[in-house]
Amino acid sequence: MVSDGIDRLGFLIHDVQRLMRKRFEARASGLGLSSAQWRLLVRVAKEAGVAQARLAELLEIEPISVSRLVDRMEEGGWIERRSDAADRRVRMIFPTEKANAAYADVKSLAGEVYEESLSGVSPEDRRVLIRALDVIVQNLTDGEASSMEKIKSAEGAAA
Amino acid sequence: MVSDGIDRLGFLIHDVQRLMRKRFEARASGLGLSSAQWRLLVRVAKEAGVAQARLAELLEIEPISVSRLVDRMEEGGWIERRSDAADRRVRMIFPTEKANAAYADVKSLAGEVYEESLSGVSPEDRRVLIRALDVIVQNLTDGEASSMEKIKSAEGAAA
DNA sequence: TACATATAATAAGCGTGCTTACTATTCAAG
DNA sequence: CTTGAATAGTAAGCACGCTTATTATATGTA
Repeated sequence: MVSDGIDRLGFLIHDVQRLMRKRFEARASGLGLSSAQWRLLVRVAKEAGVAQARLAELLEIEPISVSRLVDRMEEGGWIERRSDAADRRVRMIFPTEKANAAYADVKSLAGEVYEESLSGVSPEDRRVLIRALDVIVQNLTDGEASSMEKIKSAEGAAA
Repeated sequence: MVSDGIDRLGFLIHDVQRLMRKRFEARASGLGLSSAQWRLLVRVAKEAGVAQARLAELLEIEPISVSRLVDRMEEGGWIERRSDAADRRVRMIFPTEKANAAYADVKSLAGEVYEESLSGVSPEDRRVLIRALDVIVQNLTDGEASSMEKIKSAEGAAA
């Protein structure tokens, strides 16, 4: 119970997240896309015209975080804000041609990073890993997030 | 190969890290310790008088990040900077009494968060999870970090 | 119609990471 | 000893998350 490593779980997850983000951004630096921007772009590519509030739900971050992320991505020429004639509060987000062109490249790049990360991990262990991470997300989402209409995070997160 | 979930690895790790950090900080908010501060405190508690540069190595973050983290923790009364008579460039970091008093509490609190996270994950799967995460850290550390004198991240990271 | 409430987006300001550039100090040659 | 490289720490400024508060617009109800 002492040396099972569970007491390192937080440190491990933290390290893995940081290292994967760094490696992704090192690879994608030529494109000028950060990993946060890439996450957002995945959603926008699948659902052009989505409102910022909906993006915040999908990405499970706060609307204000979306707002500033979208600011920078608009500056970078990745996405475009358009007003919604039906609801003038809403800003609809569209990918630019530049974004559509980069999409496939960055997707395969992400795949490369995942493969490098998992080098030496058996297919069985990979399945266990993914399943365990899914369970953790479930455990930490239910009962703290307070919103019952929780987005199924597994839904369309492929990338 | 398409539905094994590997293509969600980055999103999953990112979500798990964010959710665990949020839950930890919700629990520890009464103490005024963030998760980054807690990570640093663990090291300082085990190695009182450690230099900031060494902390940066141990935490695998940049010295400037340590500098500002230590600024805030000194303000919060968690740690104390003292000059090293032998090398006047060095600032030695010591935990305060307040930090030592809080240590056990926060440690058990972290354990609670880990247990909540892993609810429903079998002991075998937990072992696989930890092992897989260790392998990923290894894979992403070697060959990109460029520094050969890499700190064994498993060494004393217990918490 | 008019008022109260809810929702979409943003502003301000903070924490934690980064890169780049700087000062102070130490150490290794010469 | 002096010079030059390396090391410890920090400053400035950016990205991306947050909380709290504000503005504009929709919507529900008296």
